Amino acid sequence: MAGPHTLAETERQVNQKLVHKNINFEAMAVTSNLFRAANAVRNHLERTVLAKNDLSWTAFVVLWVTWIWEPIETRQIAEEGGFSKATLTGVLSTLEKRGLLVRKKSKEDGRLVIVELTSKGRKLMDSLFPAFNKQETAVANVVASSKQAQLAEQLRAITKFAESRD
Amino acid sequence: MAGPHTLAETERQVNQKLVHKNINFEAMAVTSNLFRAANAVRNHLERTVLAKNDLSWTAFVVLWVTWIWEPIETRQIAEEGGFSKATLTGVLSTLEKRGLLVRKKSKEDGRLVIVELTSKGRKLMDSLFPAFNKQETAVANVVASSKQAQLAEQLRAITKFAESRD
DNA sequence: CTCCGATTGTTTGGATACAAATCATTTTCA
DNA sequence: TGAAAATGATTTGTATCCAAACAATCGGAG
Repeated sequence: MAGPHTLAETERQVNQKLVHKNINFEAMAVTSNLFRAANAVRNHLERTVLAKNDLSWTAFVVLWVTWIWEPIETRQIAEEGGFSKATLTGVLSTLEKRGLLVRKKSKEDGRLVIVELTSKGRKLMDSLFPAFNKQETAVANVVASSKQAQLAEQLRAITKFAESRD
Repeated sequence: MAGPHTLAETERQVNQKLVHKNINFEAMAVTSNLFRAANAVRNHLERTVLAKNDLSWTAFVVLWVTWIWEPIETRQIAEEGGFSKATLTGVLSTLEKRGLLVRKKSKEDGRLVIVELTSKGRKLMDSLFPAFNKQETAVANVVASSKQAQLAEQLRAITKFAESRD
């Protein structure tokens, strides 16, 4: 949200708009930088790693979650990945059509659908994830190595708080 | 990306998949928590503040940027807000139809479109932004007050890095 | 002056995402 | 047991977003 203008410039402008109220600029900086960072990193990873494999962000997350936990129920994929079941259905169909994973009906519960990678899907992830993680490392190394765990924990705490307000 | 499973559980699973490679789990934690936090906070703000005013996230950002910097050229709105010109065109039309802002052609350069809030739009933002900032404050206060500036700065640096890799 | 390339906003076409409705299956409990 | 409630995935309809093509305008080289 804070783009080409610096935070200080934006602060000055906001103060002109709201002289009488007291605005928490530090909080504003936290959230606006949070959104910009997430967007920028996602775009970066899409460009550097995912685009050449013709994978959307969500498609990659589905493959990743499945790769780690297979065999896995679709509802778990949706929960781990953080998107709706409706979204997942479409992505699964696409990935199944491309031969990267398969759907199977659960034998214990006919309502459930179980997902597994194909060997083609596994081979893809074997090469894709290290490349992905390399870029993740480059991003994380922007902050001092000694501060990365703290940063991750702060973000995790923010997530927990925001999700608890459903 | 790290959902119901803890990071430790995911680590163990990933190690089983990639015993021979060395994966940077700390970096993985930073990025995955970054995405989850941004999503959770955005959803939280949409629910608590924006939904009752029937505003989408992008619509709010457009109003906010315009409110702060008006009169403003559309290309600046798109840049500050971090979305494409195509997206902006649609959102501007919606907001103009709802009487919250107006488009005017620039007199100096016929290609440019200048945007200003209407008094109705200004009145909306006068009440909306304090409520929004109150929720931002609640989110930011999840981390110690003394650490908020550092967090914002780390996120800003990450943004800068990711965007520099275009 | 007059092209011609650059810039800007809009339109078009397609991808993505989700809520609500629907269909199939399982579980509950009277 | 069996009807109703609950659960899970899919379909449907709608909103959002973007890249690429397009139209309008500007500005400079010749």
